[in-house]
Amino acid sequence: MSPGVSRASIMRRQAAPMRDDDIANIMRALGHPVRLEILRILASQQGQCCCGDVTESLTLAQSTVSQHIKVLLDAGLIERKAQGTRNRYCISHDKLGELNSAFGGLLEGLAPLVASKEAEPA
Amino acid sequence: MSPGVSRASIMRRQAAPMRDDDIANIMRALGHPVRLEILRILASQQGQCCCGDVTESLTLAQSTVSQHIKVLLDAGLIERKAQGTRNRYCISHDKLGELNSAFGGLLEGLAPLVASKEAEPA
DNA sequence: ATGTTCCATCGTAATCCACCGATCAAGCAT
DNA sequence: ATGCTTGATCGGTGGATTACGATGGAACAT
Repeated sequence: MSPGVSRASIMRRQAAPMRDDDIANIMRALGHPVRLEILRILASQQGQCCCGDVTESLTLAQSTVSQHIKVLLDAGLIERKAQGTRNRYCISHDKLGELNSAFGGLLEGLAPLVASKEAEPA
Repeated sequence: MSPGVSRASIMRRQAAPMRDDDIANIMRALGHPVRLEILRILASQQGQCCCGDVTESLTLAQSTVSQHIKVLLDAGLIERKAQGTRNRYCISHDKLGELNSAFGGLLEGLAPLVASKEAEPA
């Protein structure tokens, strides 16, 4: 009873299952529209993005943007690599994968039917 | 190049695509371990759960629990149905479905490869 | 050394959040 | 009506977040 590969199957693969605290932390990091926007900006400029670039597209002070970036950094959602005089940021695909798994697991725990909706196209 | 049915396919089905604000709101609601726990409690006692029950398993004051419940309620993640002298709470599977879609869409926007990892088992 | 650019960090104000005890309305008894 | 239970909401406190401008250190130039 599982035609496609569902959320469930993605789940068991990463090492640590992620505790509620970790999940909550990441969720909180995702819990601000500006940070979602920052993530999208980073995603669109794959690996080529520094704080200034982000700031330019955001009508917010540089310090504020830097702070938001720090939140994402602390949550592990993005990575920093210093390069010369500036810092480049990029999305952590590893973490995103982990998150994907954890989130799938969470949903599954809450509502199995929802998490594997593929099986039930109605 | 897409054997199973991926996150992507789940996505296009709900009506409203959910704005960043909405997503952020829900994420923030999920951004506290106690609220995750409450959701799990509700899930385990399908539809039979009132505030007092939740409070009993949580070493927190009733008012605090009620407040957490309100956050989940406002985010649309759970539903209240008054019943006599008490209120029953249950998980909103509809909202969870929406969330699943929105989250999948978000991840896909951030990292297509991650969102549809099924195709790439390595 | 002097200057420039980039940006993390500090200091600060306003707002929000998490928690609590206390209160109060609603339902159901008696 | 009187009382009991349930739970939403109020008021308050302490700590976190969000925003800003200002500071300062690092990397590169000159």
